[in-house]
Amino acid sequence: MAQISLTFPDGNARQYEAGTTPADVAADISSSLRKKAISATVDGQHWDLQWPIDTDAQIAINTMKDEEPALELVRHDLAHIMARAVQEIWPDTQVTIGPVIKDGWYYDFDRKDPFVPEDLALIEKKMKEIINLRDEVRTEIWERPKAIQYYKDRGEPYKVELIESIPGDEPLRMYWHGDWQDLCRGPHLQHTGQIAGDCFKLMSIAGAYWRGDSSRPMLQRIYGAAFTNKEGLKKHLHMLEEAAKRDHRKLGREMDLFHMQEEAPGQVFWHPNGWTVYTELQDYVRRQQRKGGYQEVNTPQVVDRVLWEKSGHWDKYQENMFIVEVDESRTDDANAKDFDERVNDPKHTRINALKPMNCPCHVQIFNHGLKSYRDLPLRMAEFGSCARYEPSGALHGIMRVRGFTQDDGHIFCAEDQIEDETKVFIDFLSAVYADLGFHDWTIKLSTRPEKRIGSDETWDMMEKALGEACNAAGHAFEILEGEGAFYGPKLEFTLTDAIGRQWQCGTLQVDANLPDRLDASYIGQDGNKHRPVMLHRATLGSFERFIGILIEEHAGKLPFWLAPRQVVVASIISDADPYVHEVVETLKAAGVRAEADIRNEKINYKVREHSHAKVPVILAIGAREVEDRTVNMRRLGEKQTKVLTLDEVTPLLQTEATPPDQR
RNA sequence: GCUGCUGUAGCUCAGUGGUAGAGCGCACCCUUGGUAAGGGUGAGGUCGGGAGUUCAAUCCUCCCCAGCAGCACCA
Repeated sequence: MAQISLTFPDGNARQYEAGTTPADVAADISSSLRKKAISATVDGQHWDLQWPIDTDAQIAINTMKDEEPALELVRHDLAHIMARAVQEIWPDTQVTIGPVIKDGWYYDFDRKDPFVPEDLALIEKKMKEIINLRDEVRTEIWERPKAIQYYKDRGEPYKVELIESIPGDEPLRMYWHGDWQDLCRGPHLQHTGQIAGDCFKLMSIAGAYWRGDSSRPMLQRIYGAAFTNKEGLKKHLHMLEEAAKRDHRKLGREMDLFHMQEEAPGQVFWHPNGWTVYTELQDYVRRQQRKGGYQEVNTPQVVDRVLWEKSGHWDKYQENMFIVEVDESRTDDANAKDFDERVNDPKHTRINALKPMNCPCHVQIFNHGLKSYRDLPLRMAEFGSCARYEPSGALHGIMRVRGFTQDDGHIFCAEDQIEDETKVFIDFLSAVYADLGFHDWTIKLSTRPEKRIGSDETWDMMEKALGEACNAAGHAFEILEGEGAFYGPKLEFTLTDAIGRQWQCGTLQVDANLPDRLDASYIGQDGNKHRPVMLHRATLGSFERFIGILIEEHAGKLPFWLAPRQVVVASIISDADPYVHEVVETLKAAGVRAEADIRNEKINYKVREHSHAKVPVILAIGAREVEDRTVNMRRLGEKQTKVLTLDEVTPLLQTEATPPDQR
């Protein structure tokens, strides 16, 4: 409750007593008059007003309400206001649905002409006008037939379909502000003026399928971001800028880590710097897997379709496979035939596929020679290069690619070993993530989907084993009902990065299907053949994706042991060159990736360039350092430097260059 | 794959119906400089690919390819 006064250009003022609410003010003067107010005083605080009403004053007025509108309501009503604005500007537009999402809202429209970026400013302006109308939000309760007829009369089939899909037969809530209405169950603000005029921003236009179904029409979606006040919005926009700076595609170029090009869409050309990170990471995982009792293997890239038919991939996954057709007879008539014909003609053509996953190949190794129960659990690992023909729209930098290498592994075990093996894996993954600097991660357990194979008893057993393993490892887990694969439940390990984004990396899937299809077996204690269960597991997921995550997590400033160029030794004068080389050689001998920069450039220039390239340590060498056999060390992101003797700096950097598991 | 947008020098980007420009980077020269840009000179482009319209296309139209945002997909 507050005391408000508004001042007008003619010098007149209106005073409102303590206890006035914004609704009172709104009721007292017309919106057109209110817009003319040039200043307002709220509880003794003076605000100059501009049209539309200045944010701070707007907020001050809004906060006089009995309670601050919840952010959820603000976003929700903004969706309606945007829909109204769009329809007022383009009356031939149909509104469909517009929910609140993280950071804001979106609304899907059906309209012939595409929205263009300039339209957003237009819509935003119209929205602010609507807000300033301070229209009361009303809800009317309509019987379904009335609502359906209403939308039919207006030629809005989307709303009709929406109503028809709402279960039950209760009456519907119709949302109104001014003459504009929408179908909505609420809840809502009291009036549109409760929203601060610049707490929101329209962000982008995109396509989206009606009801998320790719067989239905594509609508135009407009995204908005909204917060309770201007500050919140500003913070959000700043966060987006920061995220853009971390983009691994940008940093990958700047740090000369990799590139991609048209001729190999979705595949990575690793440059020396990037490959250094890659191999360093791979060496690390290899050491961990050896410690963890895995046997590393390697399997073929190009495998005859016969194996994929047996594994079931040919049927279920063919669209995502790179098919390699080899015409073994090389005759013209083979070339003349169409694909289906050639596939079925064993005389001429051999159809292979690049492996999209390693599991069938690992079963081949398991199957080679008789296995005993004594061999179980058998842990097999491969840095498996896979190729998947991902839809073009799914590709994203090195995060989602068509050619990648998994840190893949399969554990062949008996059913009663699932729980133990899962627990061991969770511990393994936990240690690896910790070494790589990720401490914030969660487990999700995906359970039986509707379409599945195997008995309910088996599913009960598998799901229980995974859950118990999480408990035993001391990790909470979230259950994703019905999200499991058709052949078994799975655990997903999702880590959160420095700016709060989540990445699913590790996985563990129980599979009783593939061993069956590929006839894997072992001889049990009883002398009979038994079917092993397979646990598919990956820790990083793929190197490509994980390196992308590492780059974004650290904004390019990789941990020292992973940094491709760890130390640059930079000369200040050319007389220092021999000593620069001596320092570089000393560090190299200690296992540090050091290089000399004796170019004829100023130290400022060198510092700037190597800082941009995210080199963690620069050692500057001038006359003093040569004289004293010291180095002047500057760490990335720090202004101050430190003088150390060569004898001091060498072991220091040697330690930092050592992978975390070897210190 | 779908909707929309984009594609000009290694990078970031201007620009025009009469076959192109900047900054950075690169090369060479001068400069030996103490912690995020010293100065000069120069090289470098089939204007994503193909077809069409036109006297003439990097620019207009169509098709393809790739990238970006989102959706769908991620047995």
